[in-house]
Amino acid sequence: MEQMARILITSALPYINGIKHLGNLVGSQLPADLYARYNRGRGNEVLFLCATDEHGTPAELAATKAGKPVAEYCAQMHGVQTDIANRFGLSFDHYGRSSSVQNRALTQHFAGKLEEAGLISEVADRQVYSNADGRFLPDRYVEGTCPNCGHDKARGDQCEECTKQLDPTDLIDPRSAISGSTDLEVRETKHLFLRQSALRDQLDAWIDSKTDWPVLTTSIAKKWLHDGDGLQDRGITRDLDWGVPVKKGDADWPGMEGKVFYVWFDAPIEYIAAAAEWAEANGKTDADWERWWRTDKGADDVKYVQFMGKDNVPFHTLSFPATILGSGEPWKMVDHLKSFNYLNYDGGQFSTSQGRGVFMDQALELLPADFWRWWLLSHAPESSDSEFTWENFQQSVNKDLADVLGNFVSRITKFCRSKFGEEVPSAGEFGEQEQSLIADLTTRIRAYEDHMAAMDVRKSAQELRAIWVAGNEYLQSAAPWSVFKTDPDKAAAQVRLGLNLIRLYAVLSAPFIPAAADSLFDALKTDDRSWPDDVAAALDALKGGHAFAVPEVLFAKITDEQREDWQARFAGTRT
RNA sequence: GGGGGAUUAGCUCAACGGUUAGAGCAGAGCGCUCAUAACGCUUUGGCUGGGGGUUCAAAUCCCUCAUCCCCUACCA
Repeated sequence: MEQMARILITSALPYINGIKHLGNLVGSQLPADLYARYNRGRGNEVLFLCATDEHGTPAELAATKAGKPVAEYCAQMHGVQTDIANRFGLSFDHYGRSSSVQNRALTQHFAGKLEEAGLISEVADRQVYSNADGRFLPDRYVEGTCPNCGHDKARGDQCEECTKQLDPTDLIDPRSAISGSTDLEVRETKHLFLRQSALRDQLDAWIDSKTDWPVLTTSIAKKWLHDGDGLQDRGITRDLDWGVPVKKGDADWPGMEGKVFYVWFDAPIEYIAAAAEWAEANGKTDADWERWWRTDKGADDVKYVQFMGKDNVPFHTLSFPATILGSGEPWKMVDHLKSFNYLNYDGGQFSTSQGRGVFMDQALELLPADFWRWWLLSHAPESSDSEFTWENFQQSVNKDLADVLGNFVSRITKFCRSKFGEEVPSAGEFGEQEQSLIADLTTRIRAYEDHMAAMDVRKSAQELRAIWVAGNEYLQSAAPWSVFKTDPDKAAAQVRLGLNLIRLYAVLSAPFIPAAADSLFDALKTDDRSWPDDVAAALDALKGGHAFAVPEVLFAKITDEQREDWQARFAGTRT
């Protein structure tokens, strides 16, 4: 027997502010879930973690808008996101929060270690302060007239009209984007910087060791490492209330009172903290989570895989590794980084800020999660941006799920019920045709495993579909409805194989469509979810005499009326 | 401005220097009647975005133009 692997999986952390759209989902959480479910199905030990990213200015502003204290707002939104994640079948072992006490402690711990290592510098900076808002304004929240093109809604970091990079002090007639107040002043403030420049060679060597990463990933990292003056130091603190207070471990940090760590410093640390939260929530010890994260405490044999959208790559290849390497402590670092391009919506982009596209909660109002899971994964934007259209969605889902898989289940179970009753028929033996099918399926299942192991999501979906098709091909050529008239025993064996195929399909398909797989196991009245290492044995799992029930329609087809209705309903922006 | 990615059949995508560029869907024809008008078989679709180059050989490598997307360090 091959040894059971241990696999740590994290999905990029969704920001707490609002409900995510399908483009966000397919870029991180959903493929991460596919991989987690697959590895559990193969009997590997999996720890699958995600969390909400809760700190930062947008959360504060959203809370203000909702008329709530920010902590309360975040707690509520975390509940909303957890509920939707559950309903989408996202099988996190723990869905944490970057505002947790564990993350607070770990973030402060890392900062302390980095300081001890001489990797933190203190830099005096000048920043815009809004008297009316009573706060410092991030560059993006200062608006004014662009000195370059005269556009009157230029932001402090960049003018969207002429794309010129700006400093907030460049703006003519600057005002707060939050309140509109022009009562602004430039104040001196001190911030901590992570001396990434001092870690450049270490990071460079680490990236070089990742020879199996996509060029897309390493080239981005290399560019940041080497372009211009090379990797730049980065501010890791902010003048805000909402965040992890700046401390060196447990100790105060003189001069940094009232400041918090910048979200991009504390958010990735939550990957680790989520494991600590998981341990606490499940009555486990520190050792139980440290064996996933500390290479000196048992994490040496862990394979760590991160899933994220392409916009997140620089932070996962450089910023977070800099934090870990700089600490000098033996933390587990990422082994494989799977990044995705963007899913577009009907000729444009999905947009959270504009409410364009379909959001997770809305999707579930229309159809069960498996419909979305299948379409999104089988069309995952792996090599380039991909496109969601309602026509494509309707066609793909109807054909693949309703016709190819759903109808297969229906035809075999109903035929069996009418000729042999609702139990697996015992008579007859498998012949040449059945052996040929087993050989074909064995080849295909091994290919499916290879694609899944490589995280080739689309190819996995294609292979799975081909496995479903093989069942229909077999039935068509075996034709038990004809054979039954002259040789009922042979027809019985064919039907027995067909029923066993349904169980096989449930096992193989569960990572993609877990709810439908559960329905199939229920209908077959079996709990045998063992992986088909031996296909012939797997197709002999349900013996003659085993009772089953003809299941309800597994996937109802999307009608043209529904599609047109949804197309119209989601043509504009979210209300 | 700089860097990265993409452009292949009507649609969604594969082929990553080597037969005649492949699948699925859509379209056409035939078969089957167990089944969610489902399934199976056959089949029509391509100057691989435009132009130039390297090579015995280019969708693939190089240059250039066009269009779209991402990053560019205070959005997260």
